Amino acid sequence: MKKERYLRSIRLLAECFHAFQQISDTNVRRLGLTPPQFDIIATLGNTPGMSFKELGEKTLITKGTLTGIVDRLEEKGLVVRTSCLEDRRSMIVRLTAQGENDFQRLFAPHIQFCKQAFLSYSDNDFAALDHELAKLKQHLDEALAGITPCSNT
Amino acid sequence: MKKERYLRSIRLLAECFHAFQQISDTNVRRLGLTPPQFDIIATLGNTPGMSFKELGEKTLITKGTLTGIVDRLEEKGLVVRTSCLEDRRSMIVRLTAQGENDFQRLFAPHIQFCKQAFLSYSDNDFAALDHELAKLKQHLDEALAGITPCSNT
DNA sequence: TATTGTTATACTCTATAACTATA
DNA sequence: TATAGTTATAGAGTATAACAATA
Repeated sequence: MKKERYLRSIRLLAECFHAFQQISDTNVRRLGLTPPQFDIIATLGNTPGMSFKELGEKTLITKGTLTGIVDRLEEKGLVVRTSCLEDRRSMIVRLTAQGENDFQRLFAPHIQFCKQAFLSYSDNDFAALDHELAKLKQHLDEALAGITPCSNT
Repeated sequence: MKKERYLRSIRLLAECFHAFQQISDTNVRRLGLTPPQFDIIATLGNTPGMSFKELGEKTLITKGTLTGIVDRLEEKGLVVRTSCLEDRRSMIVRLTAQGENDFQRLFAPHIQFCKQAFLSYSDNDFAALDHELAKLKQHLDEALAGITPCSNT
């Protein structure tokens, strides 16, 4: 099998992401959450809340699974369900005050870690990194759109 | 809370990785494997095999969990356990012929997807992307080394 | 005594599909 | 009829800790 040029780029990308995830998961567990639970907390952070449907689309968690995860977060007092007035089939999930608090506490170690990693980055370094990542993301989204009709049923 | 410059870079990185993972997981399920199972297959691919210890370190899966995952892959006929002659506490895991075959088949859709995304990339584009990612990875690894002593107990 | 891998337990996530209530 | 979310079920991953065999 021929070595394609882009495989190296993908490996690098995966390795970078891995480093962040390692830090994240460690701190998430330390606060008594599972990674999927934190995924929900992080998605709801700094928002007024959103429906199960929207939450499922953003996190790529299917609705049946989502019910269970939100149940556990509600038991912990981190989120609340509210009925949606416009469409009474729909439920709005949002962070409680304690949920907002944990959200901030969980991000702090991340931010600390990132700060260390980026200490020597100049404005130009950031611009160069973001430029390449944004370009990659655009091409990936285009390729994805051509492949997956993407449902959440 | 002040918006730190690097948070935008991290978000971009996560979004790019997400796109790859989405494709990966879809194809992995299609072949009847779970993502952790594929993680093992991918790690063993193109190697002569390795011990549980090494496999656990590379995939970040703890040893108790690893036993179960390897059990299921062995039932499917994709990997085999072999005793290690040098250290009889140790077990070597390696892909069977069928495992190698599935490994290749699973990477094919990935490669196809990536090829689409990178169609318009020139040699210079690749060089620029790799340069930024490699630099990021180096800084991340340094930051990680200063934080986690990193055990797999 | 330390290390490698297995076993045991309890809980969470996951896919899938049937179900209720709205629209 | 379609959609939003829940419930039910069976399987898989996970952390954790105790254990056996070997070093």
